Amino acid sequence: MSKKVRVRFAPSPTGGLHLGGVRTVLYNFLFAKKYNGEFIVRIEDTDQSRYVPGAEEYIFDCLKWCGLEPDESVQHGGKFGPYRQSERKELYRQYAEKLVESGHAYYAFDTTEELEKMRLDFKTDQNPSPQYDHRLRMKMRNSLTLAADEVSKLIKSGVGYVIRIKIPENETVSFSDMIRGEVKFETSLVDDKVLLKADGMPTYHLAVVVDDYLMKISHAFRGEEWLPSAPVHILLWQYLFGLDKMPQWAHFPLILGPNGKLSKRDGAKYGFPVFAMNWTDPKTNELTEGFKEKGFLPEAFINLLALLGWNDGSEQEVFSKEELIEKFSMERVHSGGAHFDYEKAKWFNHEWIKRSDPGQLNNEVKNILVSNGITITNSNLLEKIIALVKDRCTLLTDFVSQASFFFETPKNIDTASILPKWNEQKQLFFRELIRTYKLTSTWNAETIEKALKEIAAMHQLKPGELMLPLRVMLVGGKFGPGVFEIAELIGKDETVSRIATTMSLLSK
RNA sequence: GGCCCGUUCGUCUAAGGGCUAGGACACCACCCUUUCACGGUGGUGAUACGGGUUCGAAUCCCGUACGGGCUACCA
Repeated sequence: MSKKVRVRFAPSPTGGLHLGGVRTVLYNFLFAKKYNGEFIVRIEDTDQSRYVPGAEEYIFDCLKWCGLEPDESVQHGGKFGPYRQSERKELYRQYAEKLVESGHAYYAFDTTEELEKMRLDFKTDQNPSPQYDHRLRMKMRNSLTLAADEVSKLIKSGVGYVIRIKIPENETVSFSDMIRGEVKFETSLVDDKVLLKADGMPTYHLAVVVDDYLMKISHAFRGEEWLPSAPVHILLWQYLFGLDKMPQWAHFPLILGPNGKLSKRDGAKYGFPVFAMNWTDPKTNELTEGFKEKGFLPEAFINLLALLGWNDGSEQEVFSKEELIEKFSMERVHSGGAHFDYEKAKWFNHEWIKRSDPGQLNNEVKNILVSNGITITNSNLLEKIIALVKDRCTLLTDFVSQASFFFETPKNIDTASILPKWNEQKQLFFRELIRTYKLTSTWNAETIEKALKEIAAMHQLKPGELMLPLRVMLVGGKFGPGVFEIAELIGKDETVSRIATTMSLLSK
């Protein structure tokens, strides 16, 4: 790398941060870190009418949770600020005017109605959506068709106008995409995109080029949906700063839902999250679920996202962030879109929970249990419980069902699964078990098991017949880790009390 | 309609001209398990289609089909 690697992510604060967005951040981040470069986040709040309060903060919260903190941003500072587009407004105008002066852009005065009329008038079966391009620009009201004095009069009068790029005819522009290789476009087929809007704000096309230049971006990665506007950006680079200054580009494939493009609605429809964290749209009050709240570990989340469109060529699938940084390469990012599969996503999370140290999980699990109304006083005990049950938890929220019976007596006892085989003999056995347990001085899994087996033998019962009833008595149902470990952790008194409680339920 | 991108098991993918197209998720079976899981073993299952080039094609080229994106004073 000849110059320092600087990459940027440019979210628009219009709500949420979906899977594709997070993956774009992730790949940017991994690439920057791999080459000891800088990862910059600038905010695309170019359109005030679409700006959603709280969305900007939400985006940074998500980045923080994912462990993808920027080196430079509104929140983190940096030498190339401001990082919010609305605060750079005047900057863009200068460049737009410069383009007008050099003849590569022009003022356009067409109103929304006039544009609509144009699209209607020139619409044919062959051309359902006519473009404001070299074929039509001379038929519109702009500084190419109006006399110079009329143009300056119009501008002074304060009527709204935009600045459009004047796309040349019959030129071929191309660039080398790091993922796709050479991509070519015929300029005659590109329309005269608006660069500066009537409200004085830039469009993405102008802003991205100006900011990438001023912020010294060396590599620019974005979603595939931007590929068609690449020729506009190439031309802007050529006219404004020189093609040799243009960053290296890569366009990522789209993330698709079960039926085509992944949408917010898919989440509600198929029951999986599509945002990093819960997002409630303040305008509609609509909640879109997040991976965090659904019970995902951030490590698993970025792992599964990284593997959705990239792999290192080996059969390894579970990668830590550090491994991803080390092994990531843009060349190995796929060019084809990938369907998101929630089952596989859950598998990644399960792997991460299984591999995590109980101590690392402690806080997360505690928070989840507490928010489910469970009081936890002994963090040592919690850690032992986590070690015992984590293999059977796919999501962090599974700890609620897998661990709460350690802390509180089960409310519902599945007596139905004991009753069919319940009899006098077993009743006598459990009465004696209670008596024995009460007198036991050493309380651990081995002594608990030993006592049960001895009494079972005396009553001529097979231990196997007693395990299920005992399990249900202690945990409430047919699930959970080894019964004797459970008994050890909940303690002697609680074990005895739970057996007694269920006994009385059974004799009703 | 035009332009651009893409197409290997249901899904994520490996194989960059050369052994029976490999792995993972999901699914099924068996083993392990005094519950439910974990784990282990095995199984079903793919190169979109048609032409080339080549001794040899999933791989290179062309066409067709299909999918996706763009075609806004949205990003």
